[in-house]
Amino acid sequence: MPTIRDVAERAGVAPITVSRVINNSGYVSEETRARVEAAIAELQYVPNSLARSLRFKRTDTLALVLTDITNPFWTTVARGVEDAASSQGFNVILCNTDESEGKQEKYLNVLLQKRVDGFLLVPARSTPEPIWQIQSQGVPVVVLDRRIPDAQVDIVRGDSEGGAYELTRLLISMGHRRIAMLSGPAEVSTAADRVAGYRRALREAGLPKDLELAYYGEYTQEGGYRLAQRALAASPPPTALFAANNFIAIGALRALREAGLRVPDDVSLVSFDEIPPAFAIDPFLTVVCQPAYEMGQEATKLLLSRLSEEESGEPREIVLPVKVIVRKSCGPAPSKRRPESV
Amino acid sequence: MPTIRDVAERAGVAPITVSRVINNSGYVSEETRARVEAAIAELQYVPNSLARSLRFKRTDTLALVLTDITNPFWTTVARGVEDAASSQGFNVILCNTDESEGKQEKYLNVLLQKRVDGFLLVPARSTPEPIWQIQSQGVPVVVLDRRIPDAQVDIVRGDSEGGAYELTRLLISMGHRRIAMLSGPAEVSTAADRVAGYRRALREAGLPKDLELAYYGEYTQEGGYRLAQRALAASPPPTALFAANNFIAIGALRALREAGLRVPDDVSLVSFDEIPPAFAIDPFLTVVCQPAYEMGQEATKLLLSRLSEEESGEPREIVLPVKVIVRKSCGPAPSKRRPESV
DNA sequence: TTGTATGCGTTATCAG
DNA sequence: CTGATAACGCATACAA
Repeated sequence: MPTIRDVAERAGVAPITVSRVINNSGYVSEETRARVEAAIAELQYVPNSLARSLRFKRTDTLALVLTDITNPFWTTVARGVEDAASSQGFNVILCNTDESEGKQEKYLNVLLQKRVDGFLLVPARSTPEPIWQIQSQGVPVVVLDRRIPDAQVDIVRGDSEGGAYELTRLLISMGHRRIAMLSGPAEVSTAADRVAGYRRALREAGLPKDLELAYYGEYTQEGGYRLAQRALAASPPPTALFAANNFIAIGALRALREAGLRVPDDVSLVSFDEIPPAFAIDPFLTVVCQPAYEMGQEATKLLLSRLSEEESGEPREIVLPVKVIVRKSCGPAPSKRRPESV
Repeated sequence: MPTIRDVAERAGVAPITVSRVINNSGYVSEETRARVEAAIAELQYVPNSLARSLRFKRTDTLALVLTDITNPFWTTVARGVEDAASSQGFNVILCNTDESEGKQEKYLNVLLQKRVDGFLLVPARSTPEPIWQIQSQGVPVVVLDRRIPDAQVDIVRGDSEGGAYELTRLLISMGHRRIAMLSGPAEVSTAADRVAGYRRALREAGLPKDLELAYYGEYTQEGGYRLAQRALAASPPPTALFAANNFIAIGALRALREAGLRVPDDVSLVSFDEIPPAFAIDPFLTVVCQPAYEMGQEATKLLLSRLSEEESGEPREIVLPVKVIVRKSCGPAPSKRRPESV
């Protein structure tokens, strides 16, 4: 693999001149520039960004560490990050932790060694240590989606509490009283926040405390499947299910089908996050839609601003508004449903 | 950010000694080792892998460039790659081209500049140029999934032709004669191979040429949706649809639903590649299952062997066997279906 | 067992 | 406009 020196020799100039041609820095006569460019082409020279980064102390690379690349919500976020980053000349390294703390730790170490310029992190757990680890190296981090107690850090997230509140109100306004919340891991802030919004709506409506039916599980379709089974086993069963994310909803739908229950005729089903048509869900669900692409963009902009303007201002928390999208998956609560049931 | 020199000073030794401690190379007395390790901990020293790679001329990093990260087939392949690579101490950088030649070119350039040790590439197009570009830099490549004419390169792929042949035979044995093949882009080898296998089965069964119903489109659910619509518009319509990949199948299923056709009662539907339960497809499809995880593993092993043993043997082509999994999405061909139709 | 000199490929600085 | 020198952080070869 040829180096800048090989190119220089071939063009009969000094290495630094080649550097100037490549980076369009400093003065180079048209004539030498042409000679150098010819040499570059002939040798198929590819600059070594390792050496470059070593000098610059900059890699022009951001790390995006997230928890579940198979979830379209996150692929959409990733697209937002990718677009915002590359528009500013930054590359993105994508890492998938699968919600595993071990994998996350491994990736953070590797990425710190590779000297990425900044981190966009969806923390696998709500502990501040990983944040501290990054910050102790003087590398900026923006946390995505999840609040981390005790960490002084920028964060960009959706309005989980507000969205859950709105959606629960909608269900209540349709006459539902027994609404089961199928939530994620209790220690993840989005799960807690969504339950909180759900509870607020119930209380405001004056519903008794024993109608607060919150179940905690995993943010996966398998988790949703089991959560729905648990919720449906109650007596009397709920008339509506509120899935705390899209994968839980898909799992819940499967459980409903197996139980012979139709949506929305027998049970209403709503959820957080869109479910793209690729997932072939029928019926399409009423959801709280988070601006995933914008979340990626905003977080990246914030991170890049931290990078450029040495702006060491207070940590910011950006809460993006969410939007309820009503579709046919929820209907009025049947007043006397399946009276013989369970 | 502290360097190896800072650590050395703090421990009262030379930088090289710190290096020896970190890499467990050469002799270091227990005493100095302890002092150095203490210094490393106190300073929270993180080795700079850029400098390291610059010396070693090795990054211990592989690039995995694929076409559609949202497709579970590819995420499974990626998992196989990741596992095989990290078991040998290699990191993986994952890049998603979205089937776009432009993005692919951009990524290849960046990755070459970053001096990754090798490439695992799912080519966006069947042209040899990208392969040549990589090979001209002396960097090993293994192509995944797709044959590239005119390129001397290692390849690991599934038996598209054979799988399509088997599955088509199954349909024929169930009495189907009008079988529409909903394929991918004609210029992608997997699409062509699957059509070839399909044709071979038809001919062997002695079916006339006008029953070779091959449609070409995109490997996406949107593509599948349109392909199915085109196929169903024929008169008489097909009794079975063969989707050339899982996303095409999902799209086709949507088109079938909209047309009021049930699977398998009205039309049989089969496809290449598994569709994980997360996609909530009902009914589960009869498929040709490719060993995705193993494909990732095998390709990585091959690539690593090229890396270590300077093994410049002939390019190898590894064709992995596929397996037909029969489920309820295909049934006997109705002898006189919807006689009034269209 | 530990240290010195040197170079990996690139660019900033300063001189010509 | 162009070039010599030095330095980025680390590890190999060779001394001590």
